[in-house]
Amino acid sequence: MCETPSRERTLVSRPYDPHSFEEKWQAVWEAERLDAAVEDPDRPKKYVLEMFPYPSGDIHMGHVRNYSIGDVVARYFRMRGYSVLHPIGWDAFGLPAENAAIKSQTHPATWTYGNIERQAASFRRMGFSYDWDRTVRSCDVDYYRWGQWIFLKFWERGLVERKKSAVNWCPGCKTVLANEQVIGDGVCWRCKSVVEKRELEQWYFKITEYAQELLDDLETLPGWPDRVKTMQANWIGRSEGAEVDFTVCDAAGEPTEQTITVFTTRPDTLFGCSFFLLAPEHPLVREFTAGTAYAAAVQEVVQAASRETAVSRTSGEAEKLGAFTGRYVINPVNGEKVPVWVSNYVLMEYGTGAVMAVPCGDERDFEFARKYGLPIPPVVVADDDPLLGELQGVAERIMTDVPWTEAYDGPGVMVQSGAFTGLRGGKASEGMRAVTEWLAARGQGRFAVNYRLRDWLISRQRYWGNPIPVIHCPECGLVPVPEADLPVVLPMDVDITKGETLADHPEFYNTTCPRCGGAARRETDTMDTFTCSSWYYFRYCDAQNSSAIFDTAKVAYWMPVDQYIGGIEHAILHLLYSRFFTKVFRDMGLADFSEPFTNLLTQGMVKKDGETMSKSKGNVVAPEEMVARFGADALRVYILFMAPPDKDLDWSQEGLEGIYRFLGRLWRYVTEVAEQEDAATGDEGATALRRERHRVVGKVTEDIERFQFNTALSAMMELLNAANDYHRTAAPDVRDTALEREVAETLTLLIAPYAPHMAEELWREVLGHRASVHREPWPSWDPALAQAEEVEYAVQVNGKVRGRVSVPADADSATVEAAARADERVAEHLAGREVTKVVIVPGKLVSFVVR
RNA sequence: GCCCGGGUGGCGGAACAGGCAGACGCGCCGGUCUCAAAAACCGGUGGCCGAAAGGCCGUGCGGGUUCGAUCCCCGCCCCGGGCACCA
Repeated sequence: MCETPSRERTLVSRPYDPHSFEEKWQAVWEAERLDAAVEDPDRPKKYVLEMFPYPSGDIHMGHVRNYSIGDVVARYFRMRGYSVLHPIGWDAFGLPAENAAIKSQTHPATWTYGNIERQAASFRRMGFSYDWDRTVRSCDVDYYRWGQWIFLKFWERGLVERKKSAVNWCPGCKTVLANEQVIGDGVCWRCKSVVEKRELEQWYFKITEYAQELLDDLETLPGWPDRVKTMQANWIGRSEGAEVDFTVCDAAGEPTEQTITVFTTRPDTLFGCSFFLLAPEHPLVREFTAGTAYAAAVQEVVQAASRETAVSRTSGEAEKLGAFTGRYVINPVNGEKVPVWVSNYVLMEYGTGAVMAVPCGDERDFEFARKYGLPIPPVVVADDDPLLGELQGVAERIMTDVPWTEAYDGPGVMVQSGAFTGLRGGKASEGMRAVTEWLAARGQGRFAVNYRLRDWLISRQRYWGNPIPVIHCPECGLVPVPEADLPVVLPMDVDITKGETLADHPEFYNTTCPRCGGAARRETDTMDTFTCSSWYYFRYCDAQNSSAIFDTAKVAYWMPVDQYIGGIEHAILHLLYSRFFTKVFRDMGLADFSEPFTNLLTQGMVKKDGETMSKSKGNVVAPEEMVARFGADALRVYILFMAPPDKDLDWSQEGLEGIYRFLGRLWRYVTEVAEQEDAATGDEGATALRRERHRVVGKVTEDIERFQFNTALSAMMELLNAANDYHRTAAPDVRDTALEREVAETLTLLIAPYAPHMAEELWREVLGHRASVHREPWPSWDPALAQAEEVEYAVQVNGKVRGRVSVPADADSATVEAAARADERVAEHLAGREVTKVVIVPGKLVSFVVR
């Protein structure tokens, strides 16, 4: 701001016309490499990142919002003197490319790269300040080869597994899905088809090995929204309890050597176990019932369960079905024989697929017991339950049913529980610990923790993805591709329009075993695209490295990401997978931190008339059209002004026009001030304007720091309004033109992160500076100058505002009170009454309590 | 059912820490300029009563704490999201 404005400006006052300069500056900035990230050990760094976009081609308002937020943050930090990394790239593998290819008879690569070009052009047109040299595209072999390398490293660490189990099959995408990718009422996250269950052999990453750490470390993320952390914690679903071993009896009812282990969170209720359940898919079901009189009824339950899976879960609870297997197991705490049933409400996927049923304490067991007439002996009774009078201190079982209409799972007194009778029962109770310790001492049980989180199924039966680098050898079994043989290149000559995948491509899958040299077959599944997006932010730190995944020193400089911005829809999916990858990278020595994203901002959706914009609804507002009419700056400012970033935003054309007018007013003010002759200095109004200038700079700074871009912009509007009022009302011979110029420059600097093109045009062409506004330091402010010398106090009498008085800012409370009492209206309300209390809030208000 | 958010003028939203509710913008109304309109600029704009001064009411509903509650507590209603037979 100390530069001498150049006097040979040719541009005289002209109206705001964004089209005359926006693209000009975009070209200049790129030529000047204004936004290149530079590792500077002498400066603090900020890594600002928005979520990896899928190259769908057209940009939509959601993109505009996501990337505008990130751009303001990146530009602001640059002006604050940080070394900033703000990269972009494309999550370029995935199914839509295949679908589009089939539809338009083109290759997925053609479609994808074409879309990337179009989208990059749109991003450039929006003026987003990326370091384009760091662009990564996940379908480039230079990128995905490192994804294969990661697979091999995970393999070495025992984090890769191939196993057969019931998996989610999406009939729409014709591939399997990970659990996280089945959302809502059992539908595919991408195409919303109802997902089916299939028994298949698939590849997994063992994310469950990190379940505890993924849960615990949520507490190290104060910069994440609680909502996201809660969702992840629920997804991981840790429960504490015990494993209990039940001895299996043979068909004749005699004990055998065999045991079945169950997981329970309530070992204190073991004395209330009146039956035992197996999941329909449990392998023992067949063993127990084959050839017996029970087989038919049991088979009916098994069949019914296999029909209902996945689909019938959609609404409410499924009907509980069960059948007795004819077998018994022995309850280790009391030696009692308990009948084994099969029921559809027991899940094979959770715990051991077997459950001890305690109907008095578990609602599902209660319902089942009532339906099939099984006993419900009470064992944990609430302190105010009338039953307690009868059962308190009774160790033997004297009661096998309860007068209840539902199970009781709260805390209470243990009854009918042998040696444990009288202890406190309930979740995390002394009774639970005592029973578990007793079992552990006999080797019939132990403390245990269970998670809802399942291993991550990463194989996909699709073409357009990263090939899994494994070879199936008939002699050696599963053999990983040697590191030296990477990359396994995705062949381009697959005829996708015929629906071919790698499994239809003998030139790809016919190979030799790297171990024995014999004929072998390549794995033809590709990896889940979420594996690509789980580490791209590492690659940005060293995007062009051809000899290693990245230089760890560069990662140490830039990572972790200081501010991550993206949609809430990835609360579990991408954000959980990325946390997992980061922890494994740390254990591999590639990173010295445990969490990739220090601060997370989840932005809201952009809607139209309360509905999500979609082509099928025909309510899409195209960003390109708005840019063509109002310019990129107006669109950026509008979308940041209309709502706080984490809330949904409803599109309003009038709102955008209002912002365009605001930018026009700002433009006019700065151009008028820039052109006026220097004149007199100072009058009463100048002091107020100067104060407003300092107040607003402070306010805008605070607001950006807490992502309140809407109120930051409001404050700028306030300053502009004040500046315009002054400009209009102050007499020309006393108007402080130096101050006006300072205000004009301040406003230009403050708006620069939001409206970068206009700010640059004003700064360089109108205000006459040589260097870019985006290289200027952020304006400073003096809180003392922002302070008014007079402060207005509201005066309340019995809680109602009865007057306002102005007093000097440094007045003591006695002075303030006296001024308040002196106010005419206040005096009226105080007249003839007794003041019992006076409260003075400095700088704000005086409150009289009267009787 | 459980767990998170949220409910403020005609609309989007503001009030950061219990202290003047409605900043800023949109819309609307009135005015200036114009032959006229648009644009631009200026002024007004929570509701009710009142000529005005002023008064009363008002942040989903009902209670409570407090000199004072959009904010804290208790009990509800509605909207959005997540999870949902997880033993």
